[in-house]
Amino acid sequence: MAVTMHDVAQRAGVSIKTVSNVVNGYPYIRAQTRERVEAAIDDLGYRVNMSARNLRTRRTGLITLAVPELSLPYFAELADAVISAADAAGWTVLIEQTSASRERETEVLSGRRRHLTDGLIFSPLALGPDDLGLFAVDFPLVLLGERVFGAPADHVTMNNVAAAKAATLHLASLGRRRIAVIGAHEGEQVGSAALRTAGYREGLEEAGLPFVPELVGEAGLWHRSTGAEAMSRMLDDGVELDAVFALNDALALGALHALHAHRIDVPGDVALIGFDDVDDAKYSVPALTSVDPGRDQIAHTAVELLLERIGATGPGGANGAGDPAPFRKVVPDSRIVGRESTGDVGTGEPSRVVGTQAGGTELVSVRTVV
Amino acid sequence: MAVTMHDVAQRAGVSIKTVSNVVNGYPYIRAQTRERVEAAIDDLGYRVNMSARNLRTRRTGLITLAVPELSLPYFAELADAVISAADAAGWTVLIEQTSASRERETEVLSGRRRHLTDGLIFSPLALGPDDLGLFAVDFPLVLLGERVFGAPADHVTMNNVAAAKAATLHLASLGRRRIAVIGAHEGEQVGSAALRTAGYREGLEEAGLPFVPELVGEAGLWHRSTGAEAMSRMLDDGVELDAVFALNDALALGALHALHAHRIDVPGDVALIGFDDVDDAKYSVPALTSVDPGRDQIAHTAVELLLERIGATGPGGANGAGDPAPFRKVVPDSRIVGRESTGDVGTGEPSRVVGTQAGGTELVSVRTVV
DNA sequence: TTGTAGGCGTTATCAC
DNA sequence: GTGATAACGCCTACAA
Repeated sequence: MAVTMHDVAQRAGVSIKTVSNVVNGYPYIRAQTRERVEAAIDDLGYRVNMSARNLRTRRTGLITLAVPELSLPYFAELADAVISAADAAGWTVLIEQTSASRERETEVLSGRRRHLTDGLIFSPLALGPDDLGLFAVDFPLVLLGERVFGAPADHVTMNNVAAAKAATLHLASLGRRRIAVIGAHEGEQVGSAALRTAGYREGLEEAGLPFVPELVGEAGLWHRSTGAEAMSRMLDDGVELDAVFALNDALALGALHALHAHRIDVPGDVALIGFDDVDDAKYSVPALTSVDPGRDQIAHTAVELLLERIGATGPGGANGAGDPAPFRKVVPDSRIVGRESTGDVGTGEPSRVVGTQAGGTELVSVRTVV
Repeated sequence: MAVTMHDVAQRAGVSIKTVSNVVNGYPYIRAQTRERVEAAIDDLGYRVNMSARNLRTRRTGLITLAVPELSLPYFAELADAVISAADAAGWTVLIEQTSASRERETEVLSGRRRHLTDGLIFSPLALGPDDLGLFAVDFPLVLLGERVFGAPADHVTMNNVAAAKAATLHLASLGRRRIAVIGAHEGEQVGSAALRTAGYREGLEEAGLPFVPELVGEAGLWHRSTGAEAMSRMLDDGVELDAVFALNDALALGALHALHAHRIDVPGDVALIGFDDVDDAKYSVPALTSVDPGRDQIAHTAVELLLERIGATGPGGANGAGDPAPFRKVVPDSRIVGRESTGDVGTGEPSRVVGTQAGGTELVSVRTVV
């Protein structure tokens, strides 16, 4: 049925190996031969059979990205970025949704599909520090997020503490003294909420501001609605504040809504900053200042590390049987994207990026490789 | 290196074929034999080599879903649903992002990756009615969306006109007489905007309401910000209205924002309904009533049709060389999900579904198969 | 119920 | 530079 190399070889009057050479860009081929082969390929509409190639090369050219859910904007945008980065390197991404369930997250590491691809980029949400053993796998693995540290795998994470601190200092640098935080998880030690809250406290301290418990708004789920509720609660309680740091953008957008409902001007009366820099942040009114945790760089770095582990220059590349490199931990640059909600720009479009050396904000902009 | 069937066979003291039979669930195997084989599989940690199986069976067990961008919530949620539906049938999905560019959309139909999977679910946004020829491909293809009709492929679309009409009638059934529409594209003949606007006009007519040009708000891009702008414009112009039908949820959420800014109570003064029923609709304040175009069913049906075309009961299933079935067009049920923005529920959570026979709303709830 | 032979389409190894 | 030939690991006959 399908056209094979054999057919092409016959048509071009060469051997099958020559066709293979042409297809794979082997350089030492007479130009004339190549042309003939290429003509035959076009005529016959030949396409390499990936299954056969994969069987032979022991490589699929696919990598897996496992995330909780694509319905969550952060992960959808992360997936977008990972796919694009992989694409640029000639690789294809297969997405696995775990629903943040232990069972499915475990399955990702060992299940049926595991063997469909050459490596895994994994953002766990159910598995935690107690499951370190599960991550000791015998295939290329790059971990994402802040649930698990110290696993025997490469890890790309974000500098939650430093970035949160910078966000807080950014608000302080605008002259704000009563900076609320929304989305805290009281008593929690692990995960984004704990880390970002810690950064908030560090920021206060460095700015010489006191930590005020009533300025801390709890919100279990980080949704718009919970953000709005936490904000409303605080306002209804008569808490005085002139700035809000929301631990993610959904919370921030919800808080923005509540502020409006209370007739509070943003950024005039209250400055607002979020975290994640999701697409929506650009489109709110006023546009939302946010911390870009380096999503694109995270995606890019994760793909890069994984492909390095896979040891290939391309999907068909040779497996360099080199030394097993030590596991690396990479923390991409974060930056504050200044928009209207902190008065950083006058227009409706994002523009000024408050980065490492940007005026008024001292943002730790690390790229740590351990 | 890797464990093969051969190793397992040897260990279990059976032939390779027996191992194959066990692995593939062939029923006629002595229980004892099966146990021995299974034990050997566990001991050795054997996993089928997909590449080899694929080569042999001429099937990959993968399907492609091509969408413009995962960053767009509607497509992220669609992808979520498609992955889940395929997963339930034992298939795996590979996502391709086209950025809505002609080049990439064309490539999806014929490019390098085409041969990585057994079939394609494709939601084009750049290719249009003029490109019908491109869709005449020789592999299983299911089209999504409303850009292309009449292509030689199965097609799952939504009943834009009927659903938009139902949305309009829903507002009318609440006693609203001045129903605005937001997101119109003046002069456009193809695509969602045109179809939904047509449904709006049909709804008005059926409700005995006049079509009033000043109640039509244009919005090129369907974003929150453009929705807010269109709404504000209308309000600032002093247009009187008591209901708004936004052509998608982003527009609706933007409009909601503008209504709030103008101190207009929703749903008290103005009732609001969106389209798409994205996740965010649940979390706005007030929660947004929306038209669920049957996203889950679209995903489900698309997968179903595609697998049918592929002619398989499972990823390894046999290819029924039956008659080439005629191309089908399926229009899943749409339904209105009533929430607070139309006063349909009292709580913060979505609950009542105004469907086919629900009181007050006559919603065409077709499942057309052509 | 289980075993044997052969080939799926490709790439790698070697001659030529 | 190019051409035979042997794997890669599995599944489909068919045979026993």
